[in-house]
Amino acid sequence: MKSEPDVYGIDHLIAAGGPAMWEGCRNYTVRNFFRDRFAAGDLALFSHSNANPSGLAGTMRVTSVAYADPTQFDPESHYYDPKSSPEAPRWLCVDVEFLEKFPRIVSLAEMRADPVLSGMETLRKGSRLSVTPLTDAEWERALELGRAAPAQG
DNA sequence: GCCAACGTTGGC
DNA sequence: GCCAACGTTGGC
Repeated sequence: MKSEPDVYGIDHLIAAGGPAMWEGCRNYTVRNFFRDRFAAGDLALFSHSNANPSGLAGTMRVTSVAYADPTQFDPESHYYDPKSSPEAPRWLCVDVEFLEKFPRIVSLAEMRADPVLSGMETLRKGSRLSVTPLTDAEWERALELGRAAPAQG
C-alpha cells in the first residue's frame, strides 16, 4: 500500500498510536481490492512513493473490512467526490495499524534488482495503483531485506 | 520538469 | 460503444 510520506508516511501511522483510516483512494481497481480481497487481520507493506528514496518503509495490519470512505462526502476534503453520496457511496477505505518500521527503506532499485521482489505487481511498468497484491514469498523477502542492516556508503 | 502509461470524461 | 482529449500518477 503506497502513500506519499509528505502527505502520510509511516511516521504518521506510528504517531496515530492505533488504527487509522487508509483514506483517499479514488481508483476503481483499488476500490474493488478493498471490497473483494481485504479482510481484518491481513498484513500489508507500507510503501513510500514520490519520496527520496521511494520504497518499502515497514509493515502494518488491516483491522477492518472495507467501508465507505467518509472523506468522499466532505466538501472541505481534498478527497471530496460530489458524485458520491452516503446512499450510494462510490469509494471505500480500510483501517490499518502500525506493525513495524524497517531500519531503512528498501528502495525501488533494490526491489527491482532482487530476484524475488522483481516480480511484484507494484513494480510493473506503468503500474499506478496505490494498492497491489503480493505473494507470500514476496512478503517474506521484503521482511528479510527491510530488516537487514543498512548498506554502507 | 519530463514523460510514459493509465484512467476518466464526454461528444458523437 | 468508440475514441480523442484531458487528467493523474509517479519514477526518473
